[in-house]
Amino acid sequence: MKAEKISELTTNRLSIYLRCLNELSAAGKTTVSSDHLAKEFHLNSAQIRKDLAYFGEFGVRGVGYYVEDLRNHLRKILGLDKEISVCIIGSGRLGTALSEYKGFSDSNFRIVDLFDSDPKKVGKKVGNVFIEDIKNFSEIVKRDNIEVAVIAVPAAYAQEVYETVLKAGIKAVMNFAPVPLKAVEDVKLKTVDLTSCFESLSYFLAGNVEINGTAVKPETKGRRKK
Amino acid sequence: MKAEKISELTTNRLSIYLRCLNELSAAGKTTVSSDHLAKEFHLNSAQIRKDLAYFGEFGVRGVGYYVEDLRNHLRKILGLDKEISVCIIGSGRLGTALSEYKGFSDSNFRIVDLFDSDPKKVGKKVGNVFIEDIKNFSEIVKRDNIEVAVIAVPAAYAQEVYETVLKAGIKAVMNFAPVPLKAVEDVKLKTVDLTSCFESLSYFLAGNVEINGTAVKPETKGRRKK
DNA sequence: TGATGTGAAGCGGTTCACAGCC
DNA sequence: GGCTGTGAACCGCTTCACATCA
Repeated sequence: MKAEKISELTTNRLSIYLRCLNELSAAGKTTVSSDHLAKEFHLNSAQIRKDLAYFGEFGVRGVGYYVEDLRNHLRKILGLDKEISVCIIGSGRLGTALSEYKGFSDSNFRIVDLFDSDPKKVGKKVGNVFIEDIKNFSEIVKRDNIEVAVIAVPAAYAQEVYETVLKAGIKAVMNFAPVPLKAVEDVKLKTVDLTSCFESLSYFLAGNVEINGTAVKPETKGRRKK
Repeated sequence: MKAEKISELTTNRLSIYLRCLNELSAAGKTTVSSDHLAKEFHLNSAQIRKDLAYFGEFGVRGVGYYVEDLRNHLRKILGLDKEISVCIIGSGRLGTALSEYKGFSDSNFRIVDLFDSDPKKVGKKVGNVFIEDIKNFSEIVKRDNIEVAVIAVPAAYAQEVYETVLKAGIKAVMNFAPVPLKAVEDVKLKTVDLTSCFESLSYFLAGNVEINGTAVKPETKGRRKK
């Protein structure tokens, strides 16, 4: 184990490993090798070992990993051993869908507030959550101990909302608006850009492109799986 | 320009560049340099030039890029000059939210079908779209010329649904279920795993006070307690 | 002069392959 | 024998820096 900087790709995968372990645990498995994990869940065994080794020596040579033990380690590493309060900004389709997203119900994430700037929406209830006025963002963040903000507003307002979020002292932001926000030191920003995801699929389907009369067929790189 | 393999990272960025150009166009700009683009939208100018150069010599030295010209090229490269029919499988929160997602309304993507396996949901209408029975998937895909399938079902059903999608001959799939699906040659699969996105944020929040290289140094190399 | 297009360097993530340990 | 943990090789993306050209 070494004290290096851990890449986001690694932390994303830790989350995936944890879910796989949860399944194995539910199935009554007590140990698992990196190879079995990889085979069963379409992962890469060397990568699993390397990812885990950043954090400690969790395995036993000749045996593999103890499922329960590794689950506990991963939960702790990912900070999933305590509740995290989340707010969603933007009560449109996406915002409301997220606020009731089933994936959260048995997780440690709690959607505690929904914000909007539209006076017609403020005060209404979505699921168990009242829609608050974005004007009161900072106070409510403090009141409810919110640690994560989700930006689900139209692209044109995203940067402005992001700055409101930063001012309130929030350190982890998830952005669903299709805009590259200005990154800030010390604040974790993840953008999920659905538009570019779909347009990237479209590129793949288009395949052939003709440019200036010349037919060009750049192939998309295939993903290598082991 | 060369006919190389284009990475998905590049195609994602092309989509972003296009949106930036749309804004510039709306603002009445006729030319733009890679440097201006980069500054204004928090991008990297060398990367912009390199990404574009994969597909042709669109710029003019000493001047930059003609906004309208480049927009047209990008639209064509991304295959956004024609309609693409999309179906969504799973009419839960996420599926219905996506089916009415505003981002699609002025794009070339058309959500033409929504599928579910629940007989209580089949036949109901969401927005303008009827919920169809997943049993009829293959026929409806053919009938409606569907090119893209979106998987928005619970994790446990995702692999099974994915196989149904493959059997129907679909070549581009967007997966929102938090499971690594078995990749298949010739089919473009993109997984957006919201759970691991959030858990990765959680890691960051936890990491500030835990083993993470920069912060608190863990014990020196050696055994770990169990 | 000013900005592109691009070889080359740099960097970081992935995969290999094997020593080390159970 | 089996499997982990890890240095090293590999690979690919990003960034640099500059020749090139309008």
